[in-house]
Amino acid sequence: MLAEINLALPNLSPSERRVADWILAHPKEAVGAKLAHVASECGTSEPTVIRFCRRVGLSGFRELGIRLTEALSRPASYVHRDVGPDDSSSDAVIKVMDASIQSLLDMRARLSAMPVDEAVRRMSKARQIAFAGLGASGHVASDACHKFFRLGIPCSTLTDTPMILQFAAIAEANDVLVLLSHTGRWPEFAKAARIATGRGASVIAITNVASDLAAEATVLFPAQVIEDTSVFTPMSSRLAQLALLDAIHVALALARGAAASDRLRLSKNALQPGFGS
Amino acid sequence: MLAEINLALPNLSPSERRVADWILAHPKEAVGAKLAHVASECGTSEPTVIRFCRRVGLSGFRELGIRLTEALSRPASYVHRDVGPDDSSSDAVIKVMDASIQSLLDMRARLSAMPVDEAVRRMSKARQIAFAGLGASGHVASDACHKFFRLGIPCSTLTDTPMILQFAAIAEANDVLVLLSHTGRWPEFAKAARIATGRGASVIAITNVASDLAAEATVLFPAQVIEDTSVFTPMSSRLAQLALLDAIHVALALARGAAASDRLRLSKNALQPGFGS
DNA sequence: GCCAGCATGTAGTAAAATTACAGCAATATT
DNA sequence: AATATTGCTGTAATTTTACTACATGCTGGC
Repeated sequence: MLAEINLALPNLSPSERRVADWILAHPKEAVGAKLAHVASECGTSEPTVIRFCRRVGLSGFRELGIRLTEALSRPASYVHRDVGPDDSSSDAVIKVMDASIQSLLDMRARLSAMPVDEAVRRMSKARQIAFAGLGASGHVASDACHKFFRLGIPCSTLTDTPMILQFAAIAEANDVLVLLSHTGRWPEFAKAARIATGRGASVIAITNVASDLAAEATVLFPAQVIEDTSVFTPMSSRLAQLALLDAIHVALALARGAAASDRLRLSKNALQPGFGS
Repeated sequence: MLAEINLALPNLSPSERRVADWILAHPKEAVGAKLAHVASECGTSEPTVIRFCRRVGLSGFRELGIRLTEALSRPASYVHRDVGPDDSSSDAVIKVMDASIQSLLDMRARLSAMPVDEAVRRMSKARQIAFAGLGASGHVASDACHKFFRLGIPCSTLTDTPMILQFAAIAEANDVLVLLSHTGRWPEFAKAARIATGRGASVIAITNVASDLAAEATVLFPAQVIEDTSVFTPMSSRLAQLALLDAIHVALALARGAAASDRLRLSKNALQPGFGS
């Protein structure tokens, strides 16, 4: 639809063209807008807007809204397009969402290559699990902790380097340390991994394959390469990490069987109104 | 959308239900149909059709056509299949990932209906922004806070009800309170929203449309309906929320222009090795 | 300078969506 | 068992909205 408008652009009268331009610039706003609103927004009259609709092959203004939503909700692919300062806010929003979707699709494609079973095996026997990450990864860590503890395994979150190192220093054989780091570049992470594995604990790393941390880890989940340099680009790879941890969580719940799912149910019930009274 | 109708099916009155059935059976015909046509086709009256629309969370009959075209034009892949105890771990992992992807695809399709611009406008002028959420939503809140503060707007996270209420109580006209709650069922949230709006602050809610909280909010982002009851099913709707906040964040950065993107760049540089030395 | 042809807006109209209200049925209350 | 209450449903009025017919003004050709 938007392509058709572009196509018709040359043979439009000046005011019709203003309508076309506005619609192309604010497609989201145009959807569900009233005829009068579009007209005033384009600085023209209502009949002109209707004439525009007819000229691009539509039966009337009403159909415009429908065709437009179609065009907006079914874009060909979710390939990554960088967000730039010139993007209208609705364009930008869609691009960000597309990047996130693509990120998850990538993750799904690589899922079969991930050592989920190995991770689940170790976590299943764990005396305790600690999730460690700095900055944005810290949020992923605490989110994961919040999820996994409901399986009945003691969990904790470590969001600064001293804590991580201390945990590694006192780790025991059945402890699991999950290290989250996009780049794997913090030297303390590799150090913590070495200390922890040295004490017999399992270290699960979600990080860049090429890093020192990756080399030290017991179980390695290769993180997505962050290809973009734009400051606008969102943290879509973090979303993929969350989804991955979600998946591991469910796999772990299944592996631990009925006991774990009962605990999940109980913790879920605790949030229902009237519980405990 | 169709899923939402299905979900609402049980709590509909008889004639509303006839409308729902007919729409589910003839979705294509329903798109672009006149109110009178739908009414006669369902053997009921026009107001009943409108009441039906309202009940499934729409603003009116007009919006139904839009939402319906969205639902029809979006590719129906990655359909949700419940994870069961018999699933092998790799099956489960893929199912969870698919659910997450679907969740984001849904969000993308509904993005055009979201009041992103309105939210950005209010946030852009904000003296401060507070993100509030309990439990899992608390993580989303702190994650959002962590993202938004880099734009140069003072941000904070509120993760318990006393804090939320206190914030609302002292909120000022240009303050923005972002409330995250899947169900919108906590009465304190609606209360906080009422207090804050009463004091002239903006309340942006990401929650269930039918909730009290939704009614009190200044700007409402309808949350995805959580259709599944399985304890295994992951928190994919939370992922969608994160992605949504990401998108809003980028839109806000664009709206605030060069100053904001500079700040983003600076905060990013601060993480580079060698910075400050 | 006048006319032909087209672009654009004004004002009116038909139709469609929405609201207000009232009747009625089912359930709850005493 | 009678009454009150709640909520569903349709009728009719109201408002909004899309669309049409017509008038005005402008541009270029003669």
